[in-house]
Parts: sequence; structure tokens; C-alpha cells
Amino acid sequence: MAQPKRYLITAALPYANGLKHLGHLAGAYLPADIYVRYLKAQKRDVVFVCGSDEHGTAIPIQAMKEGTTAQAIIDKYHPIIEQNFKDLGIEFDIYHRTSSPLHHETAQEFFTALNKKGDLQIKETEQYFDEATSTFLADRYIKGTCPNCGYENAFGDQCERCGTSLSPEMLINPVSTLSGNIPIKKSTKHWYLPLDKHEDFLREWILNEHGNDAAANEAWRSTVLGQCKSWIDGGLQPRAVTRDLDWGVKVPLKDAAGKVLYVWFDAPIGYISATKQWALDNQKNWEPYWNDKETKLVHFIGKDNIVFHCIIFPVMLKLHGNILPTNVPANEFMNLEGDKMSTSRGWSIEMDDYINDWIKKDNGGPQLADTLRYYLTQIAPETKDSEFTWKGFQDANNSELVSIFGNFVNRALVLMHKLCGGKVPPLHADHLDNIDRKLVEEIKLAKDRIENLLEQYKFREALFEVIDLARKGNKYLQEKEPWKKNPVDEKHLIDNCLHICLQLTANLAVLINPFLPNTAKKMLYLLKVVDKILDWENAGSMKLLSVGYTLRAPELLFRKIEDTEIEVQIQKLNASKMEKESQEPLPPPEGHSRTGVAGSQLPVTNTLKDGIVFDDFAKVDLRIGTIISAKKVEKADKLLQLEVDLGFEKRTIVSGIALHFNAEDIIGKQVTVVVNLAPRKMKGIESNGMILMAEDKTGKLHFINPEGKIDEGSTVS
RNA sequence: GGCGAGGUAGCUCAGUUGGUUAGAGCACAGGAUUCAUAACCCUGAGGUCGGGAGUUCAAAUCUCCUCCUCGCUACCA
Repeated sequence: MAQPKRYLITAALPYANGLKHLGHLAGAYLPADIYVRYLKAQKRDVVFVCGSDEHGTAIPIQAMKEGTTAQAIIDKYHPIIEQNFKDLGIEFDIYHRTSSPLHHETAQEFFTALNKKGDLQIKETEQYFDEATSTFLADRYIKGTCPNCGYENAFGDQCERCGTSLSPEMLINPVSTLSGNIPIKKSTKHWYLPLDKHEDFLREWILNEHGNDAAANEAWRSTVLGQCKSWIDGGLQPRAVTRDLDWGVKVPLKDAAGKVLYVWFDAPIGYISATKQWALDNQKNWEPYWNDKETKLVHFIGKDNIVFHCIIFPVMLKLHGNILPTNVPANEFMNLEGDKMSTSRGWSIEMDDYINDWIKKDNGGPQLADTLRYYLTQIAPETKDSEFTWKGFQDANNSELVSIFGNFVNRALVLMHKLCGGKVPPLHADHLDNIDRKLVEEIKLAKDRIENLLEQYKFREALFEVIDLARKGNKYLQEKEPWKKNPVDEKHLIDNCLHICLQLTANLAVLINPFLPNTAKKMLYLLKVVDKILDWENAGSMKLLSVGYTLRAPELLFRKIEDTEIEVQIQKLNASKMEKESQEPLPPPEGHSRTGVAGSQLPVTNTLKDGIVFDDFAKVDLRIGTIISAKKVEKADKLLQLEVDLGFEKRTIVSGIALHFNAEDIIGKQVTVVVNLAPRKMKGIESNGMILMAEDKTGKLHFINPEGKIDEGSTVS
């Protein structure tokens, strides 16, 4: 297949409302960086763009929580995240931000182009409106009681306690968080992207052109294809492009005051505006990167972003006349020590934490950035969710980087100093044997294999090949045993062995460079050669070092990581989790953002419901009953169908507690029942009443029942 | 419940269109060695390929059923 004329590589825009963790790094930024470094070593025309995603409601809400402004929030996190990437060797050509004027213009132009062509639909809907502040309320600005778990401070889009997705209409007693008033319904106009009209295009483009048996094009990962298929088959809906909010890119129309572009619409356009800014900074033309069919566009993302990069953004690009991505090598998720990573639950390692603990310390430095890059690549969730463990991190460093790779390089240099006077020895071609020739051949083969794997985004395997080549070097040294050779009679054998080992070392520098750039640099220093050696075309060559050249004294590439260091980290992790858990109430166990790469951490406080008078309470008829039968409701995960003996009658009650109790375990239990609640049908079964449950801070449910068994039908007041 | 992705040695994972005794790395055990960060090198043990049935001369690989994990979705008063 012909090589693309140029590449545009993107990594998901981090949402600028907080720090990013190692899962994000492993999922998108690191593989993207490796790919880009490889392409650049190949001297291909490539631009690597990224930047902060700074719009959306989570940011002004974060600002409210911290008692500051949205602008202050993004100005705080944008530079930190940017610096974190630098410290970890993620080298973007530009790290832009969506709050920049250039981005606003670009996004507005994009919207206008689609709108003028009639690609957008306009719909009027009723939405909650706060009369006190004269604003339509975004989902996040409405609080109310969660219909699922009864939590009083659920947001209009999601309950932060039980994790249920909501819409503002579902909330009981909705309240505006801006004024505290009860919002009214008011009609508002919005623009929609009719995704349903593009189903045929998506089906053809994704499933046929990039399906498993795609002949000419790149086949996408099965995880990505599967998710796309699931979305398309599920039926696509028109999606609102605008919303009522004052934080974001203003809708560029006269009759759209108070409206901004929905963050999911403007964020991916951030890739384009970043490219434009890069072009301005470097006196280049950005247009071919987005418009010329000979550009290869690749999006590196985590799996939570698949729908945006494979379905929605491609539709936008197609309508706008841009090129489409050639591939979207999304990674799955990386768990941490047996549990999902989550900043809000304190179960994560932020990039910032790692940098402070390992890279900035005296014993760390850039080599420990490489150790992290090594381990994260080795366990990259390319085909399924994977798991970060501190023990695994230590093992990867100690038994692979130190023992195999670092050790080989060190042996080669030490032996060269001991046996060859600190200079690159000559090669005596007439004395080469099969073992020598085989190793030389292996170096060339390794280069080809690594190249192929990288082109297929198989970073884990590619990295293994580099280490494996170092392993072959160790084996070769063992077979040759130059330290046992007679320095006079067998000098030519010593020379040949060390000559080959040193050339191999230089090759290892070239091959490891995309993965561990700091290590490659250090190797160049030891070998006293210039950066140019790292050009990919040099891999496989046995002429990288000149004969007779003096090299530097050996230095260790990696240090060992001690058990005590690992213990400290594990303790730190547990402490952070405990600390978060002691704060009430507990954030939901999961939840990934729909636009950026990170879920947001949200403030939640316990507030009391409004006061009531006795008569209000007296309306509720509470009775004690005994569960006499219980069975799971078909086709529902959370529902149990109960029969409750209330003394005066037996009733069927459907209760959403199946995730907490087994049907057979609760038979005979006494419960408190609201008996005068209006009947309601669920899954075709009429429920006549409601079982009262208490929920502890871990989210576990408990029955409310009398201390000892009492008569059914007893009143509660 | 529906859809999607997975379930292969203690751990992390490979296994192309079904074909000889199912592979690798790490960890582990034994041996050898000492140039090297007690590192390297050799050898070995370890798996009824989640479970069951079927198709086939032959199945980790195809079909059906079933269990478990993850994601999306439905249900949730």
C-alpha cells in the first residue's frame, strides 16, 4: 500500500477540570506519542495535536464549588496538565486549548457551514427555565430527588450517588442551583445533528470499509468495530448541537442569544483549531492536513470516546467536507490493583503524583519516566481491560529493564573498556562465525518486525521485540564469553564480539527511542554519537559506530526499585481511598465523561428536605408486613416481586432491591411498607406499595424493621 | 433482559483461513557461570484452552446452549 503523504495524529483532549491519571496516559497519550515518535524517526510528515477541552457544564460547576470562575479553573488545570505531559515525555507539536479565540472562530465557522447547507435540524422543546436569573438551565444546573435511590441532590443528567442516568424531567422536586428557585418549563429552540440520516454512510464506511475483512483499508480493532455496530444497530438519534448556557462557544446566529455549542460538538473541532495554531506558529499550511485525501488521520482515544470519534465526529467531518480518520485505535480501560481507576474515589494514580514521587526525586529523573512508559506500554489495554499493579511495575523495571536491557548495555560497555581499551574494536570479517552472522541477521529482522507491529498499533508486542533483541544480545555474550578469551591469540574474537555488541547497543537505542526517548538519549550520550543516529533508517545497520572511536565510561541506564518504595505507594493509595470514603456522601462507583477523557468530580452535600407539618406526615400510612414470597422479575436486573403479608391483606410489591438481596434470603423478613401509595406498574406487574430501605454510605441497602417480630399490619408513626 | 468485547499455565498475554505432543515473557525450581545492577545463560515443572453438547478424519479455533467479567442500553418511585 502506498505510504500516506502526511499524517495528522490526535490524542483525546483532556477535560480541564482536574488532574489526569495513568489510565488516561496509557489509553491515549502514550500510544499516540510512541506512534508519532516512530513516524518522525521515519522522517514522515506528521503533526501531533492535543489540547485542553475547556467547555461544558462541569467546569462552571467546578468553579461554583471552588468559589471561583470557570476561567480560573481552566487557567489552573491547563498548564498543569500540559507540564505533566512534558515531564512524561509526551511531545505534542501543539498543546492548544478550546478557550482560545482561534478555536471559537473555527467551531463557529464549522457550525455555520453545516447550518447553511441545511445539515442541521431545528427543534423547539420545553426546558426548565430559572425566572430569577432569566436563564435556561442546563441539566447539571438542576438538582432534585433521584427517582431511583431517593438521593436529594441528584443532578439533572445523573445521580451522583447511584450513578443512574437521568433527564431533568425525571427529578422529583427540581430546584435551580443558580437561585434555589423552582424552575418553570419554557419553550426553547435548538439545533440538532440528524445522525439518523447518516446511518447508511456509517454502516458502509465503518463496517465494510474498515471491517474485519477490509481488504484495501486498515481493519479497525474488533472492540471498536463492535461498539460502532452496537450503536448503529441500536438506531441513531438526532443529537442537540446547541444548548442554553453561557460558558462555551457562542452560537453564531442572531436569534441564538444565550446559546453555546454543545461541548461534544466543539471539542473535536479543537483538533482542527489546534492544527491551525500549529500552522501559524510554524509558517505552515494547515489545510492539507484536514482536506487532502492523502493525509492519514488517526485518533488515539480511550474506549469511552469511541462513539464520538467513530460515529459523531466523522459525520461532522463528512458534512463539512473534511477527510475521515483512517483508524481510531481506541484502548480499553486500565484498572488499578483490582479495581477501576477513579479520581473521585481516591483510587487512582495521577500523572502529577507519579511525577512528584518518582521523576522529581533525586533518585528518579527522566529514567523513571521511561520506566512508567515501559510498564504502561507492556500492559496497554489494547484488546481488553488490563491492570496496573505496583508489584507489576516493580517487576517490569527490575527483571526486564534492569536485568535484560540495561544489563546488556552495561555489559557491552564495561567489557569494551576492559578488553578493548575503551574504543570501538575493529571487525575482522574473515573470522565471523555463524553465531555472529545470526545475531546480525536478528537485528535486521527485529527492525522489520517492530516496524510492522507499530504500523498496526501493536505497541505492546513491538516493545517486547525490542527487549527480546536485548535478550539475544545477552545470550550472544554468554555464548561468546569474550572475558575468557586469550587477549593476544584470540584478540580478533574479542574484537568481533564487542564490535557486534556495541553496534547492537546503538541499534537498541534507535529501536527503543519511540518508546523510551530518555533512555535512547542517555545511550547516545554513552556512545558519544549525535541525535541523527536515531533516524529509523539506521536500524539494522552494523555501521553506526566508527571503529577506534572512544566511548564514555559506562553508566547504569536504570536503577532497581526496592520493595519498600512499592509498599509506600500501596499505602498511599489505600490512604487516599480511605480519605475519600470518609467524605460524605460517597461519589458513584463509576462514570466516564461523554466528551473529554476524564470523569468529573462533583460536589455533593447533604441538605435536608423542606419542612412539613404533622398533617403532611400523617398522610403516609406505614405498616409492618412480612415478606412471604419473593422472586426475581424477568428481564429486569434490579427488581424483585414480593408478596407481603400485612395482616389485613396480602399484597404484591415490586421493589428495586435485587442487586442487594437474593430472593430466597429475605423471605420471612419483616419490613416497613408504605401502604397507601398509588399503585404503579413495572414490567407489567402492578406494585401496591413501597418497602422502606435505609442506605448506608457505601450504598448498601438495609431493611427498616421492628426490633423483634410483631404482628403484621402494625402501624408505624 | 438486549447489544458489544472478553474468559488460554500462579501473573500478563500470543494463538492467522479448524491440522503434527497448545506458545511467549515474568514469577517459580534445578543447573551452569562470574564480564555485568546476586544481573546474565541453560534446563525444568506448570494448562481437560470458563462449562456442556454438536459438526468433522481432526476444534482453543466452526454451530448451539450455559456460567462469569467489563462496557453500552432497558428496567428503577
